Parts: sequence; C-alpha cells; structure tokens
Amino acid sequence: MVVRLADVAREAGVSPATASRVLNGSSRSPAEAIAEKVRRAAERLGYFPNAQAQALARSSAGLVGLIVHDIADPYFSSIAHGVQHGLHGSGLRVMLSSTDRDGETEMEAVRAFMSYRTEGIVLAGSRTVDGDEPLIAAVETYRKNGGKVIMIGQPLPGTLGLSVDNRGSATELVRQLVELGHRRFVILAGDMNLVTVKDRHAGFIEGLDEAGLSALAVLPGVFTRDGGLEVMTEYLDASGAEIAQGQICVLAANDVMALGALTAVRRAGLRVPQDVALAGFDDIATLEDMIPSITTVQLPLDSMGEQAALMLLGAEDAASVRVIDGTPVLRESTTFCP
Amino acid sequence: MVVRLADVAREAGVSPATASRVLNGSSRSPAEAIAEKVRRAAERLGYFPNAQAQALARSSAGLVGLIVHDIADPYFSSIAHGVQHGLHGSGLRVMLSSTDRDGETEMEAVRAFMSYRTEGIVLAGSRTVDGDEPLIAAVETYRKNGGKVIMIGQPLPGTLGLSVDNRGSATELVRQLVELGHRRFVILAGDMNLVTVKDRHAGFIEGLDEAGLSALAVLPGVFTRDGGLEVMTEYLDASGAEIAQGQICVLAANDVMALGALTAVRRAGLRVPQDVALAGFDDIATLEDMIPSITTVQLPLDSMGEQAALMLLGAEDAASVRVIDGTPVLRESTTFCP
DNA sequence: TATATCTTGGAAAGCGCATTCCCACCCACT
DNA sequence: AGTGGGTGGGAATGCGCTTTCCAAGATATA
Repeated sequence: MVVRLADVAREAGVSPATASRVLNGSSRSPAEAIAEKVRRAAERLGYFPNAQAQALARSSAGLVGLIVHDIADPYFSSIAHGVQHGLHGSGLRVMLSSTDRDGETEMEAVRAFMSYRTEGIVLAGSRTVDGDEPLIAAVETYRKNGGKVIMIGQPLPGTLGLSVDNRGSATELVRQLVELGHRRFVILAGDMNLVTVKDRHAGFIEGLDEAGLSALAVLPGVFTRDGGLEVMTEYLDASGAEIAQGQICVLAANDVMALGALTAVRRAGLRVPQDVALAGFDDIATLEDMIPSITTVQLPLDSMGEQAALMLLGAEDAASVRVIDGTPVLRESTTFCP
Repeated sequence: MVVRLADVAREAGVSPATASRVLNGSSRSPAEAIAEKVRRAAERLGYFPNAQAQALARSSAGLVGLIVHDIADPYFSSIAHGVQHGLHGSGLRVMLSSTDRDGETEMEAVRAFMSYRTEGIVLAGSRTVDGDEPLIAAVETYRKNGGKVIMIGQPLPGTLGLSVDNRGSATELVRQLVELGHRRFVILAGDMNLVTVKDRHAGFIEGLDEAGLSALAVLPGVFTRDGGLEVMTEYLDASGAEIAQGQICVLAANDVMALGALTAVRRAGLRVPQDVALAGFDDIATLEDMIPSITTVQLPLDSMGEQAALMLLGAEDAASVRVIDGTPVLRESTTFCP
C-alpha cells in the first residue's frame, strides 16, 4: 500500500541504490538522465521516504527535543517559537514535551528523546534546587550517548546553554527601584525550589541589602499567573495595615505572577502603582498592551530560543555557555508615589 | 557504544526475541524468572530501545504531528497545551511545527510528518479561502496512507475535527452589542484569506444586517497583535471625524488584534470604551488581567486541543466533526457610552 | 504408556533505507 | 595498442528491533 524506495527503483528501471542516491542528498549523484527518470517515477508513485528507516540506516533521526514546563505560558511559548525559528531550514524537526511542571513527565520526555535518538535536546527552565538529580543523571546519560543538551536558564557545569543572569539583573532592578524612591518591598517569590526563582530572589535580597533595606515579606507560591493572584490576594487580606502606611512595591519572580498580582490588587480595590507598585520579570509580549505598563526585566526570549537552536546546530562541542543579561525596564507600574 | 537489545540479551543469556518480549509490551511474556534476568541486564547496561528501529519493525512510530501558525500566539499555544494534555499517558509523542503562517513551511511539515509516519496530525487554523489546494491534496494523500487528520477550525468535508462556529458566534456577539445600544461598528478583519477570518467577518456582517446596520469600515490586515495595532492606528489617523461623532465599536477578528488595537486607541489619546469600544474573539488567557476587561467570544481553547488529541486516539474512523460554539462574553471594553 | 495439546524459548526473516564494495565501462594519455 | 585513472551503476550488507514460525519440553488425555 505504501510506496517504498524499491518500488520507485523498479518503476524507474534502476537499482535501489541509485534511487536512493537520487532522492536523498548522497555524496554521489547519478547522471542527470537517470536522476530525472527516478524523480519522475517517485513523483508518479507518490513516494515518501520512511524517516524511521532512514534514521535507522543513517543512525541519525533528524530530530530535536524541546522540553518546557508549560507551552501555554508565554515565557515558554516564546522560547519555543525561537527554537523553531532557529531550526528552520536545517531539516531538523522538533519533538515537544510540555511537562506541566511534573518531574516525572520531564524524565519520561528525556527517556523518550533518548529512545528517539534526537540529535539534541533543549531544556528550558527545569533546574530545581532540590531533587533534580534524576534529571541530571538522565541528561548525563543522554550526553554520553552522543546527544547534545542545551539548557536555557541555568546550564549544568560542563554543558552548553544559555545562562540567564537572574541574580544580577534582579539586583539591578532593585537598585533602580530604590533610586526611584521605593523603600517598602514585598517579594512575590514563586516556587522557591526552582533555581530561577531562587536566583531572582537572591538578587532581590542583594539589591535590598545594598540599600540597607529588607523585604516586608517574602511570599512563596506557585510560579504561574494563578499562583500570583492567589498569593497576592492572601497577602493583601492579611496586611491591610502595611498597605495603609503607604505605597509598597511588589517584586514578582516573573511576569505572569505579576499579572496575577495586578488583578489581585485591583480586586482588593487598590491602585497600581499608587497603592501597590508592581514589577515582573521576563518581559513577555502581552505586557506591551497593559495599562499601566508593567515594569520588568527584559529577557530576549525569542532570541534565546533561537540561540539555543543554533548552539544545537553548531559544531561547538566544547562546553560553551553564553550569558544572557536581563535589562530592567522601568514603566508606569512602579512610578514612585510618596 | 550504544547498548542494543542484542547486548542485553547476551548479558542476560537469552535470545533477542525473549529480551524483546520482556522489555516491550509483547503479547507473549516469558516466565517471571527469565523476565527478571532480562530486566536486570537492561538496567545494568543502561539500555534504551531505539525508537526508530521499533517504529520500523512495528511499522508504527508513536508520533503525532501538530501544526500551528505561531506557537507564540496564545491561541495556538493554548491549543498545543491541550493537545499535549490529551495525549498524556498515551505513549504518543508530539512533533511540533510552528509555520509562521507560511504555506510552504506548512506543506513541508505535512510532508515531514508523512515521512515520519506519524499516526495522525492535528492541523490548527490553516484553511484559506484561496490557495490551500496543495495543502488539502497533501492532507488527502496523508489520509490515504493511513494517517488520521484532525482539523481544528474548519475540518475538510469527510474528515475528523472540530468545527468552530465562527460565523454563528460572531453574529450572536453583534446581536448582543446592538442590544447594548451600539450602532457604529468598525470591523478589524485580519487576513481575509483565512477561512476563520472570513467566517467571523461574515458573522459580523450578518449580525449587522439583522439590525439593519452596516459597518462604518472593514479593515483587512495581518492576523496578529502588530497587525491590529497597525491597522487601527491607520484608521484612527484617517478617521478623526468619524470618532468625533461619538463612540464607535471595533469588532476585531481575534483577541491579539484587539489588544493591538487597544494600544493603538490609547496611543491616539482616546479612551476604551468611551471613545472606542472594543471586542475580540477567542478569549485568550491574558484577557483576564486587562483593564478594562475585554469583551470577546469565548472558545474553550485548551479543551479543543484536548478533544483533538482524544479524537486522534479514539477509534472513530468515521468522519466525525464536533461543533464548537463560541460564547460571547460582554465585558467593560464594550460598555455603551451614548 | 502412548499420543495429543499447550507452553516457551530461539532462529530467522523481514521492516525500508543508506552505503560500502565491486565491477564494467569509457576516456585519456603514452 | 596498452595501461591507468575516473566514473557510474548494482549487489549485498547492516542499522536495531519485532514477529512469525519451529522445535522441544511440559502437561494432559485416553
């Protein structure tokens, strides 16, 4: 039922070897007359090479794995977009795994990618402070078997990847906010078990330290929009007094949490930035259309995805890590209102 | 270097056949004692099955293709999330292709998925009014070769999929807006070559017709946030007089265009909804945190992705099409201000 | 005890293709 | 005319696994 290379060869009156050489980029290319016959035959029969068979014969599958926490989260979908873009034209296809932040699902994805003999895998934002040894071990196995691993966020020592300077950028953001006049900070931390969160948190603290300040509160929670909404709502419920004393400035561990917090503040009948100033992290695309515009630390998400793809394509076998600096962007949401 | 099944078999002192039966779900399962030996050997050696070889031998690859226009667009990323979710636990892996709205890239993806012998492919929002014959032909070929095709949006006659009632929902939205008091409508149409856009547009027109109205303007453009921004900006520049006469109501073909338009309106120094009321379509997640809240037609995006996945998994060979109705949700952005 | 029926493990034949040899042939040069 | 190099096509092997098909042992039936 399905047309195979051998069928094409027979139809064209040549050997399978020749047909193969014509239809796929071989180093040897048959005479044009023959080639044309083969191409016509393939066309006539509607031949499609079997990628599995090719993969097996070439021992290379033409696949790249991409693991993200949640493809519906703009942070990850931007990165995914960049990866696709960077891979365009390379002939590589991406296998996607959106893990819903579940470690087991993540491991499963790594195992699957190992089985599918993907050329490499891009791992976005997966490092945890505690308990990612299994993941690291799996990744190590994968590398030993010849796969490349590109980590976005915090590369493992000795691997390729993009290292986001979460801590430094966070500190810089706080510096600028202090400069503006802010003194009363609340940290909306997210899941403190994520290295990204930990680093950003550490950066916030460092910035505060420099100014001789300390946070009014550090609120852990889920690293999502709903997490931000929930935690902020609880805080506002419990800390009316705090707010009454004057403007506070909320440092959210990422933009989606900041958006959740924004809504929490509004539901509480408070104003941004007059009562509660608000800063996020990542600069996801949707911030552009928010009123007030939201202060954040800008990360070149799309470009990061693309760079990761290029590192995968590139020949850099050495453990090369590129550092990505975030740029604080002060917008209306953190206007200082004494 | 890489451990093969044969290595495991040798290590365990059994034949490859037996090892295969133990390690992968075969209908025959060897005695427990033997099985245990094999499992231990596999563990010891760090064996990972070669999925390509399995695919070849079984002639089934365990893959599903997903084609979207732009994975960074919340509409598609929500659907992608739903698809992943629906596939979870099925053992199927998804190959993603984000085509950046390029027909050629889309075709390439279909061809690749054909080559990879994916069990099926989910195609989101790809139908065009004009010029998608090649795509349709490719999809047809794919189906003839035994693949399932699930289309989200407008299924082809005779295929599986989710049919979104764009037209009906659009009409209903206009009805409700007219009910509210709106009379002066502008349609922000997007790329009129997309069937989705055409249908929504037709629905808007029908709604207006019913009320004996016609649109002040129909503005085609690119079906993205930037497209919305650009087109709206141009319109506002050109039509100051129109606006001066009183509130207009902009019907955007989707939410991201509406968000772009929102920003255009603000940049022009006008207010939403007092000067320009605004309605979108899709109900993407980020609308939740907008002020003013944005009127839209709610579509269960995540669930749609999941349903598509389930249709793929399901045994429904018959051409079954499920109709998805959109629900107009009136919010602050369309408050009527006489 | 002899024969028929199950089990169970193994041998071997693919799955569809790439690729290494190998051979036949042609051209050029001496 | 003879040799060497070059070119172009085909036979055959192997990629790693699944799955018949077989045979031998175990169990059951008469």
